[in-house]
This record gives sequence, structure tokens and C-alpha cells, in this order.
Amino acid sequence: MPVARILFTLPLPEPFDYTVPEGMALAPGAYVAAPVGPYDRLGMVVEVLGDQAGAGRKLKPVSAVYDVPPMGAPMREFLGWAAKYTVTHPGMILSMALRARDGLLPSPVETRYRATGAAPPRLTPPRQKALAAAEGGGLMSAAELAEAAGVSTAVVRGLAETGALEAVDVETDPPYPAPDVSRAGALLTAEQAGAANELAAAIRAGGYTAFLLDGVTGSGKTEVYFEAIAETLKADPEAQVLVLLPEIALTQAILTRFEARFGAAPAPWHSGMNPKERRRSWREAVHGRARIVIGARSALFLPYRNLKLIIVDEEHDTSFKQEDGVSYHARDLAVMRAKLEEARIILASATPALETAVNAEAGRYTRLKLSARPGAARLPDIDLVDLRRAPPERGRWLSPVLVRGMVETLGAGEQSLLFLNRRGYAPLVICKACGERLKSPGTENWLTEHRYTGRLVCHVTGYSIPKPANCPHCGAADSLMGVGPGVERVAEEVRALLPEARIEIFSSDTAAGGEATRSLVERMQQGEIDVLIGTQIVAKGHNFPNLTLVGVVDADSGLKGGDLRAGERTYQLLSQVAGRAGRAERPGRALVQTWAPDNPAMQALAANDRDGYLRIEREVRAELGLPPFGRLAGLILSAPAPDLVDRVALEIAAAAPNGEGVEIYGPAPAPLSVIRGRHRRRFLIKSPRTVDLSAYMTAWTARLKLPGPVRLSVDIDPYSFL
DNA sequence: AGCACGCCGACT
DNA sequence: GTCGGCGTGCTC
Repeated sequence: MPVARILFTLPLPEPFDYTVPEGMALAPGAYVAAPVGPYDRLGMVVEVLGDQAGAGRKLKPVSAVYDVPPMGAPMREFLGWAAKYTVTHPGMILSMALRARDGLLPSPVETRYRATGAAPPRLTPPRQKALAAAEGGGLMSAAELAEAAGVSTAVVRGLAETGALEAVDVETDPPYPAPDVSRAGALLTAEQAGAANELAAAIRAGGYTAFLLDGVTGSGKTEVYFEAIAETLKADPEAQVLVLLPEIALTQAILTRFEARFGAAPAPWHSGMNPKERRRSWREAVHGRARIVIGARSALFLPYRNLKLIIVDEEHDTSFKQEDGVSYHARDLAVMRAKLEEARIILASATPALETAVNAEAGRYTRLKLSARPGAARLPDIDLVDLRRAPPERGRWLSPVLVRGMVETLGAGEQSLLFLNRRGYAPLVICKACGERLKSPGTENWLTEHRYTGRLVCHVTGYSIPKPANCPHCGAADSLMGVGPGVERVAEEVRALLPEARIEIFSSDTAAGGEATRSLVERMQQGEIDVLIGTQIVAKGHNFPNLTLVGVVDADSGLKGGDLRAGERTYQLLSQVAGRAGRAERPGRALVQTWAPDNPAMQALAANDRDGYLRIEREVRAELGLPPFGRLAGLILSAPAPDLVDRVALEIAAAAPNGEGVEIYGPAPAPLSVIRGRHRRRFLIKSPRTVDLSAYMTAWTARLKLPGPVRLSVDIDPYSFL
């Protein structure tokens, strides 16, 4: 009997072997159930060995095969590669691919009824009512129909037996409507059409190609990649397209745009979906019926049947980096997936990541440049406000320069946006009597004061208490004082300065659900708001035609913390925020308040010199041997007891293998030193590009024997440092 | 990941 | 004397 080698969604040391029962057709990639210990578990066939392979071994048989197209060879290769690269067990990567295992089964069906027009032999009054309800109602379940007619379901079933009603089985999660590729797209500018044509040529030619779609904010990158999607779907009637977006950008707005362009919404994939939506998207993706999937980073791991195009929109966005559990960067892995699938990939951004810019310069990606905003829209003028020379009054956060700008804007009947990446009223609460800083219990995280809700909240752990009347440390009454600005406090300041202005706060606190966000965005677009004060949430995607002034309250906040990418991120975020101004006919301007106007990121921002900034960043990184000119990895240890984790950290340091040019820093407390009662330590490992750092980390960690409560994880290409 | 087996503290 | 804590090892 042949033998199937099966990889399970379990952390087993290797694939396990099973006999293939008579009459069961199995090929590599098939999804199967097979017994591991006392239970059947989900797995995937990685290899089928010949007829004699099972001879002399006591093997259990495979229990069942799922009736789903098997995982293709490129995806299987991708799984193996991703496991090695991220230093993760292959079974864990497989379980990411099979996140919605119910999707392996066909859609559940539900019996629904419709009137056939035939009259039943005995037309009783209840039957009459039921038929009347069925006439107008389309397909209804027995319960719905009975409810509508005010009769019992027995009447409905009785009518179905007589033939007056017809029972129809309907899938509860049916396929998504197919996109209509024959629809005409937007009218493209010459520049956009040039980019779209180059993409179309690569799509028709086939094979792996990577593009950087490098377009200033508002230059119409979406329209260009829509054309690439249409071309892909036209060229191959079975092709699938994956669009990856940063978590936060997966809003109704983008789905609506897809629907407007292709006549049907794409299949979604993100962490907020319920199990039913999830299994539907998964099933449609696996069968190849979902032609366009739009999702957050985890959508990269779905086993598409025939993936031909990947788009990573806002490719510089750091939310593509997953840090907890399996750590990976969806953009980097997407490039490898495209390579293995022999597909096209488009990385789109107005502010490409340094890694991407370097790849484009090296010719690994083809750069498609969009330098103009269509129509009259101009990029805003960006001016730095030197807070050393024009500081706000004591206890205020807006400098006279910015205030003047807001007064002028209001006077002209236009809108202002103030950007401050801090939720709540004040990011720190201290006691005036004893100097105590209020922290989330067991951590060093400050509590943020939220006046709107009257609570003190930890933004890291979610811990929250009503603001106490007395200091919890010394007991003094009325001594707790909020220090530093949050959006609520800036709103208070604006209210005092511009009493006649209509002011709103836009943060995840004020716009939690999609509905609240939509209404706020709509009111801003209708001109019902004069000053919008927002956190990072305002940076993405919203188009406010009458917005002409953007004020950045604290441009320096992102530069603190010694993060390798702090400058880069600050540049990206602030230029994106500034780009909100002046999208229609009116020119926009941005006033950026900073204490460090000489910082290269600030200088480049004011000069609108993105490439100059990237050049400086590049030199610094090359000099220090940091990514993309060198490699980094993190090793994080955690345990409930701090002394245990410290002891084990020293043992692990001693066990580090020798590696040419590998430098190890640490152990040091990890970025969040305590999470859910576990104390964390971390090493940072740096190596030249030529070293296979993943293999080094595997060699290091594979032979460690850790005491029970200690857990270890490896973070390749870490993003958070602090 | 489960689950069983196995060795040390507070209970009927 | 047992019940039960979770440390260690096994699952084709």
C-alpha cells in the first residue's frame, strides 16, 4: 500500500506517515484527516511514497480526504520557505493557511420555499395565507414564511408536499458575485496610462515581475492598479488577485471603490471577521472562485488556487509586520510568494520603505512613477514651526503661528485638521502632592486620562479605572493632574481659541464602529466641521475637499525611542498627514510644529524632498550595517518569574553558536517588559547580509532545552526596538 | 497542541 | 493513606 507523508497543523517534529486506504486518491497538497493519538487531526499531504513504502511498518491509515482542490506546489514551497525564514514550525505556518478549516466542507444548505403557482387540492384558510405570503416573498425559509403568514410551519411543509410550494436547497454561504472585468475604468491621465500599460504588458507576458508603484498622495495609484487587476482577470479566466492593505485601511470606503469599479465587492479577509464570513472567504479562495481577495496581512497565507497578481498597497506601512505569535513581514513574504507562484507583484506607496527603494534602485523592482495629482490638486506647502522660537503659552500646545493659520482658515470658510497621535486628554497622570505617576498595575505603562469617559486607561494592556478622587499612593484629595497633550486637551484649547468654530475629535475612541467613522467623515466632507482634531486614524485615505490647513501638533513624538525606523516612519506619517490638505482646487498648506527643525526628517519634509531623505537614511544604515544592508533578528524570552527569565537568558547567551560577523546584543528587557504577567527579555542579533541569519537562529534555538515555564520566540527583521 | 504518565504537598 | 499540582514525553 502507498504511504502518505502528512504535515499536521500541530507542532510535531516532522511529517508523519500513514497508509493510503484502497480506493483513496491522494496527491501532494491534498487536505486530509488522519489520527494523531486518539483524535483525527487536519493535515496536508506533503509527499506520496511508492507501493512498498509501508512494508514492515505499523502505520495507521488516512481517515479521509477533503473534497477541495489540493494546495499547489508553489504554495507548498512557500510554506516551507516561510517556516525556515521566520524560524517557525512548518505546522504553524500550515495552520495559518488553514485558519478557517470549516471552509474545507461544502457550504451548509438551508431549505427555502417558493410558490409554484399550482393550487393545492384543499385550499384551507391557513394555506391561503401561506401562499399569499409566499407569492410576494421570493425564497423564504419555513420559519420565515410561517412567521409572515401567521401560520405554523406544518402548513408550509404540507403545502410543499402537495406541490404548491417548491423546496429549494440554498447555500448559506454562497460564492461571491464575480467581478465584471468588461466595465470601463476611470479616465487615466497620460502618466497613469503609461504605468497601467507597462503593468498590462508584464501581465500578458506572464512570469514573475515586481513593481514599485511610486506615486505621490492623491496621484491615483488605486486607479492604476485597478487596471492591472482588470487585465489579470481578463487575461486568465481563472486568475486570482490578492490585494493586501494595512489593517486600519480595510474600511468600507475601499470596498465601495472596488464595487464601483468591478460591479461586485471583493472577498474580504481580516482578523475581525466572524467564523461564517471567514469560512466563506476561505472556501471561495481555495476553490478559485473568489477572483479578488482584499485583506490584511494574514490574507497572504491563504491557499489560493491560481494566484496571478499581488498588490501591497501602502507597502511602507508598519502594520504589515506581525510581531506576536509567528513574526513576519507580509510585504517581504509577498514578494517571495509572487516569485514562487510566478505571479506579478505591485508594491504601492507615496513614501516607499527604504528597503523597497533600495530594491527598486538595484533593479529588482521596476519603478513606475506617478508624480502629479490629477486635475488642479496641488501638493501642500509644508512649513516647519520652530517651537524654540515661537513656543505656545504655558499649558498650551498650539503655537501662535499655527493659531493664526487656523483663524485665517476659519475666516476663509475652509477647514483645518490638527494631527496629534495621542488619544485621550493627557498621556500621563501625576499626583501634585506626592509626585506619583499612575501606571497600569504590574507594568511601567503610564495611564492616559480620558476626560470624555472620565477614566484612566492603559493603551497597552487595556486596563481602565474611573478617575479616582484621591491619589491611590498618598491619598491626597484633588491632587491628580493630567500632564502632556492628547487630542481631547487640544480640542479644549481650540474651543477656547475659536469659540465659534465647529470642532470634532476623530480617534478610535470617538469613531469606534464603522458607522460612527462614516458619519464623521461625511460631516467633514459636507463642511459641517471647521476643525477636526485627530490621531493616526485621520492619516489614511479620507478625502476632504475643503480642507486647506493641516497642523501637526507634535511632529517629534515619533522620533523618540531610538527605533531604527523612527525617522523614516515620522517622515512617512507626516507627509501622509500633510497630504490631506488641498486635494481639490484650493491650495493646501501644512504647519509642522517641532522642537527639532534641523532633524533630517523635518528638513526633508519641509523641502518635500523624499528622495533626499531616503539618501540620507540609506547612508546611515549602510554605515551601521543595518537593514537592508545587514540583517537583524530578535530573540524574546518570557517567563512568569523575572529571576528565572534572567537566569535562562544568561544560559542562552552562553549557548550562542559562533557565526562569522554575527553580533549579539543583550539580554535586555524587551520592548514591553511585562505582558500578561510574563516578564520578557530580548536579544538583538545583527549580521551581514551574506549570513543566513534564519539558519543561524534555528541552529541556536534548536538545541536549547528550556525549563517548562520559559517560552522563546524568534523575530526575524524586528521592527519595534525601544 | 492534547494527553498520559509520574513524582511531591495538603486533605478526608 | 489519597487527590491533585504541573514537569516530561509521545503521537506515524
